[in-house]
Amino acid sequence: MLFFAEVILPLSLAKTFTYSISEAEYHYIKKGMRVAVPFGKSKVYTALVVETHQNQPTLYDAKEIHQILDEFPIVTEIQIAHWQWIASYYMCAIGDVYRGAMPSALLLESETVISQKTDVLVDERGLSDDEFLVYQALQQQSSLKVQDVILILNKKNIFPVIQKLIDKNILVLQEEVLESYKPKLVRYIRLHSKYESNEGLAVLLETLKNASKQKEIVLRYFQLNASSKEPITVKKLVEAAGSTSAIVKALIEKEIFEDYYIQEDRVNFTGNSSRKELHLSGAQQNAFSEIKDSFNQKEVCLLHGVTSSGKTEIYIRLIEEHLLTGKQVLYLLPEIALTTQLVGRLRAYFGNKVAVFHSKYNNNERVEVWNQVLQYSEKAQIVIGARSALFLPFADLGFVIVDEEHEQTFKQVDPAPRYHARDAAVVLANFHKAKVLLGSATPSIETYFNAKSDKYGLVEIKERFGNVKMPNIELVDLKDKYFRKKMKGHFSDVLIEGITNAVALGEQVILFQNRRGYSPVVECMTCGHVPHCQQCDVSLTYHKHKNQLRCHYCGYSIAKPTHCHSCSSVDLATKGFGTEQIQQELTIIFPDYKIGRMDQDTTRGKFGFEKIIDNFKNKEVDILVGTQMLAKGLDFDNVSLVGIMNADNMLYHPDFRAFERSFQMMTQVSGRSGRSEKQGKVIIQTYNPEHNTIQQVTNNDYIGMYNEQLYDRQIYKYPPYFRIIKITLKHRDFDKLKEGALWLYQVMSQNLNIPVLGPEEPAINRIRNEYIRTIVIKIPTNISIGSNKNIIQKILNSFDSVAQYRAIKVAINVDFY
DNA sequence: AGCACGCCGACT
DNA sequence: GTCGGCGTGCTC
Repeated sequence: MLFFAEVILPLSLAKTFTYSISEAEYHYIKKGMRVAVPFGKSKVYTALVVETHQNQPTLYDAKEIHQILDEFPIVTEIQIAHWQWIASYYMCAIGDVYRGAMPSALLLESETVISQKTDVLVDERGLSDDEFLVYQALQQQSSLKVQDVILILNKKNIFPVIQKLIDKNILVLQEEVLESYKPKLVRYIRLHSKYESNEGLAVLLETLKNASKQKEIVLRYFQLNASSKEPITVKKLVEAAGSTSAIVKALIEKEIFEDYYIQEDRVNFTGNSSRKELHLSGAQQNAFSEIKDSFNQKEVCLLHGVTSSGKTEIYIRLIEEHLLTGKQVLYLLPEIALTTQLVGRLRAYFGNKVAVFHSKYNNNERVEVWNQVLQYSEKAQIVIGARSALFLPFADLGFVIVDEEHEQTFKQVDPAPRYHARDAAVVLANFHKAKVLLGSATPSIETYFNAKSDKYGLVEIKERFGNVKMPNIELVDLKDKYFRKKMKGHFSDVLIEGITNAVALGEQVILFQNRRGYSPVVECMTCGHVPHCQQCDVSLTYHKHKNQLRCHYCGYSIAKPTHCHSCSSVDLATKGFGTEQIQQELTIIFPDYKIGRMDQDTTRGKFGFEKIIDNFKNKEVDILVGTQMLAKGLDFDNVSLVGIMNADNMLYHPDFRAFERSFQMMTQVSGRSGRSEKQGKVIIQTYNPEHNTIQQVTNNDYIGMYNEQLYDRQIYKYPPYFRIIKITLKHRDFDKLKEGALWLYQVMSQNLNIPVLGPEEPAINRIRNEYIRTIVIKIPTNISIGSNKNIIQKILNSFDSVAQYRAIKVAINVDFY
């Protein structure tokens, strides 16, 4: 009898692969366990078993698995089903989903290690230059990795050299798989068992009468032991006795103490949950019961509450109720940066039941959360995380919250799987028969449409918490202000007056400019030349602080030129403006106040974001200038004025969501203003004060925005009436790409009975030396998406079998945002 | 994604 | 003539 396992490999391959296993292994292996398998010539990968069976493959000999890595499944059957849904819906390989979903510490692959053969006499004269270099390097260090050899020889193809050295009997190759998850072990100390009796202490003190330091530490140990029943760590004992670990070591050698290790969770919260009673306002209480009613009929409910309506308190109450059922709760947030604030608030209520999972966590921490969720541990009953938390092995999920549901960061763009965490969460919840709450002050058009068409429940809160009024929004017409010379730099007289009044009262100000850097471009005033990136089709952005020009697409940077590279003129000017320039202008207009800046450049590093937020909260900064990062659900209670420097550059993005996004962003930023009793103020500077979207923001007219956009979406064939699939093609050869894109477009439009657009050259048509073309397919929501995707997939397969096009890279983005 | 095989241009 | 470049195909 022969036995086989179907496995998924963590590679961009759509198929599963079949490996042979023994009968004993067949009875041991379960779906969701990992196995190490050889794949290709020499590599070993961590594969995931999705099936065991006895159907021998006819076309090839199945290889044997290397070893079984788990004692029990670490991936649940629901997860596998959910991943398969993601692969099929988002048109990517199941291997992509597997690789993206697992913490990398659980997905080890082998690495080729090169070392010298022992006991072999080497004739150095018989070696070529390259061979000698490798040989010499091995005299310094015992082993080399492939990457090391590439660096040593400074060339790509090193295998011939290595092969020759192997033939000359000098080298050996090994494939090493390193266990990368290391449990954190803490060293504890206890009295050796022979002193445990009552006479023990006396005997002990007698032995140590001439060793005062040692005696001191032993006495301290007894003290600690008496005062608390907890085990004593070596660290704690040394600190308490003011001693050193050398003395502890001496006592261990004398067999007076013995040490032992306990595995400890890295992710540990120590602190008390205050469990203070939560008092919901009338509006909150109503929303709370409406949501519960809605869950009786529908699986998904949208909570549409204006900014600072107190949605978080409602979430907390709902979580509280769901915890009583013993099920797990998943709380998805758009941005890691927001977790710190929220985790603090939730831990105040739920203490150690809150676990956090996001990409800034290191590998070991992620594995620990994974295991806690898998084992249904109390410590991970509530999981807060960014979109990847969706892939955790929930044993029994009862409730999912997607906060700031409209945020586009929920959609992963690159690499595959290009999934939308909100939509994938709804599907996941469905597998678990769990309820989903989507929350936002500015819901996405799609979600609101689903709510209005009765697919989702809809609960609204129209007033802010604690009767705070909605901010008063004032529009400033920039055209008029420039004409009347009422501008100082990028600041209108109205905005300067507003800031002056606010800071004079000790209140804080937020200024929003959706562009980082100092000013976007440096332009030659003589010939009009603008420096461009060498690898991408974009002009370079000027960053004054570092005095350099930088490409925001590939990171390429050069020092700021002193003269034009085209005509050598020294007359260079900067055009447009960014956060850095706003900050600088402010320091001149308001020299007596502290000005901070928050954008991608200032929030680097693990706690960069938190530092800026804390500084602002502690009122060490009076005026904070920032990009859209500011729009993301942060609570400040002393901000009385929000200024939007220029509303227009958001409005005119060539994108069907430009108006929706502008509305969301401006409404969200405005929402930061006025949190306590005083009504907040918002000043929006724009060239188009009469623009519909700007008017809708000013009047807080979400419904008006929704109806207008919905109308446009229907006419121009966009979501929620059509699903958009964007295909991106990339290649270094412009003509080859152009030809391939046209071929693909023609075959698509001939075989699909739905709108196919393109092939379009995007506004930025070259990134990192690759040219880009896009094709957009629109599938009406009322016809089958599955059959169309099948046809698309078939066309892509035939594209791949045309030799001259195969080298063109193809990326498919379903529900592209 | 690797990694080997095979075909073609730049050197000894 | 050979070395080393990259395009092509396959991996259970």
